[in-house]
Amino acid sequence: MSSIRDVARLAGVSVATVSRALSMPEKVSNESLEKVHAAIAQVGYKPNMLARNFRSARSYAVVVLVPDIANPFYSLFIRALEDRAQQKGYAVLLGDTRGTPERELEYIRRVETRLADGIIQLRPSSEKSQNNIPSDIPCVNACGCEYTTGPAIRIDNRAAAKTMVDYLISLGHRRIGVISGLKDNPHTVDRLEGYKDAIRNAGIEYDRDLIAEGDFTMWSGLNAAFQFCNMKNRPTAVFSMNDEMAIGAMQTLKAQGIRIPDDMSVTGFDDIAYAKYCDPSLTTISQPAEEMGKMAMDMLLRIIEGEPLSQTECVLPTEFIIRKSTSPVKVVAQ
Amino acid sequence: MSSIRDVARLAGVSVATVSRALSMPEKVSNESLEKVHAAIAQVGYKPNMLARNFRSARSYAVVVLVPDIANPFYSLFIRALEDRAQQKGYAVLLGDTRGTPERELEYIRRVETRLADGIIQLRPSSEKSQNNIPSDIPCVNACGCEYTTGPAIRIDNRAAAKTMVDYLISLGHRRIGVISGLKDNPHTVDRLEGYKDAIRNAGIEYDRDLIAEGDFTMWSGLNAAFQFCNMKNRPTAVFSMNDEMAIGAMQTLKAQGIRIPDDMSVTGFDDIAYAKYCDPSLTTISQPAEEMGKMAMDMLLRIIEGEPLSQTECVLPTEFIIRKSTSPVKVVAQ
DNA sequence: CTGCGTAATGTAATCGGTTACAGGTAAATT
DNA sequence: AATTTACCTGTAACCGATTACATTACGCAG
Repeated sequence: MSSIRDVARLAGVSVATVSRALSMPEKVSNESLEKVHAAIAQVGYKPNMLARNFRSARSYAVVVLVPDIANPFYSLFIRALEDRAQQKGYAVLLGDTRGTPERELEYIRRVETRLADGIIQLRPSSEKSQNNIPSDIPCVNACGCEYTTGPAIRIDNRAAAKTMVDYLISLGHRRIGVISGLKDNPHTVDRLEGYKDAIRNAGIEYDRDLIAEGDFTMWSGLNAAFQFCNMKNRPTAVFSMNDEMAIGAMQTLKAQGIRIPDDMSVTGFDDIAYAKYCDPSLTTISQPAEEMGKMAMDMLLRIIEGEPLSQTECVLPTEFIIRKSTSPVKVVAQ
Repeated sequence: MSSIRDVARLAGVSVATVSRALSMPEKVSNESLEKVHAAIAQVGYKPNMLARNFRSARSYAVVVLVPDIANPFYSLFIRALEDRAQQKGYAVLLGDTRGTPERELEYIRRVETRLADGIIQLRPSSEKSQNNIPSDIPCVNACGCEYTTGPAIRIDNRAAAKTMVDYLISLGHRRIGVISGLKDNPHTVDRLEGYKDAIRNAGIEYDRDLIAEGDFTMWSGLNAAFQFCNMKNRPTAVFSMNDEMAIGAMQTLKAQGIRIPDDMSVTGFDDIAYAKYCDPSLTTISQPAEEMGKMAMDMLLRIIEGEPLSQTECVLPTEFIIRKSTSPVKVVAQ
């Protein structure tokens, strides 16, 4: 309730002196400093940041656009983002878009009306799947893909997927099913390329029937797996494009009496906390979410504060983690 | 970049008319309205919400204090909170405290300096485990306990726990282990009371050795379960105070060759998405997180806007969900 | 003693909206 | 015709900080 003027009056100095005492104390005499601090303590003064932000035309907040916060993969990101933002004195405005462009626009408007200084985009985007973010607003894609435009932090999805499928091939698998995300999702596109790279290398023909489309939820993985159960010529391994779908798929497969990994190997992607604790534990690709979040936030704040960027895209390494859900193919079949 | 004065000049009206055209168009003639809208379109005017908020001494943002956003139980809450806030024109400032009071204070300061209008507290609190939030700042506990002070939305943890343990007893279990949260956590206290209520009713003596302390993480559940494996007189059922610890515990038990539910029944609490998909699927208590989040946000906004509260505490019903992790005790023992 | 540099402080403008208050005009009432 | 009323509009104060610029005091060199 008390303003800087109340403090000034009580301390017997001017408002300018109070302001300086707080933001550049070295410019103020010790005598004044003491009087000011005493007055502040006496009236319980708390600076009104709304006024400060208004004056400086900055909100010191950034929007984090996330398709679904309940997705465990995104929560790791968000935690890292929030951590870094907090360190640098910025607040994180949570923008759960639920995958709809309308909500995304709502948050973009927040930046245009000065309620936020920039955007971290967690939805992957490429030229095709446009993000409707005007080019003049600071934005970093923390979860980019091969063809993401603008500043981005990403992993090499294609290479990581290839690594995984190469591994399955090295275990003797030749019929390898895929549980993909939605067809036009850039992650799906990149990872599918990696899959194709691997099988082409191994001289395996691409079979469209081996691709089951999901949407990165556990439920969709559970459903997608049925496609493989009922096949006459069942795949011996399944490459799922994320862990949640893999876990859902394992549920279906086990329920159908298919043993994992003995009858079928299953792999995931992301290495969410759960991948280690499901049964069997999941062979997967670990993304450095912590690191990616920090770098994305650093990059965004640098753009906001007008500092030059050393690089506009950053590709971080992934880790390939072998657990219990994969095994060599059984040679004695049927 | 363009301000309301630019628009006024171009439209040939006063700034007051422009302001009114935007916030109370019914008070402005059609002629003026048209001129104003034309001018707005021409210069691409976007109101500066920082100025508006500054003037109205409101930030239209609320802090959501969450111990750990990566905890799947909290993410459900947050999604509901964000949803409702967005509907009402408020932003959600994410406050991941990582369980530390320092970070909590940091966010409380945000409210004191006007960067947020109120707080949703997800950490349960009671008189004993104080939340250091000054009483003059609007705050609602969205995840309260029996002795939570101040406005709160909660479930009846004690009764829910009793229901669960009653069920285990009805299946013939007499030695029922507990995996609890940290001892002084209010949820732990409430749920332990429920456990005690149930066994007392059934004439079972309370055995301190049957209580293994965890901290609500999967990892802690995994460790706590060892306590039961090595017991001479093993419990036939384990009541875990949340799903994550239950899932961790099942991992340990299965690794030790203990079959679930044949050799030991395991139950959880919360009904996170994963509870349905783990192996075996988990018998648990479902909290209406969606509903609780919405109600908590509504209550907070009502307090912020100075409307009267019909009630200061709201206890919502839980749902008891029986799945595959529980079964009648085997009478032919050893 | 004058002039100049430095340090500390104060005065007042400023940011971009909102809104109290004061006109001004035209229709309705007396 | 005079007065009231309703409606629309404009002027300017205001919110609480920051900060450019002016002012004052003081020490020191010339």
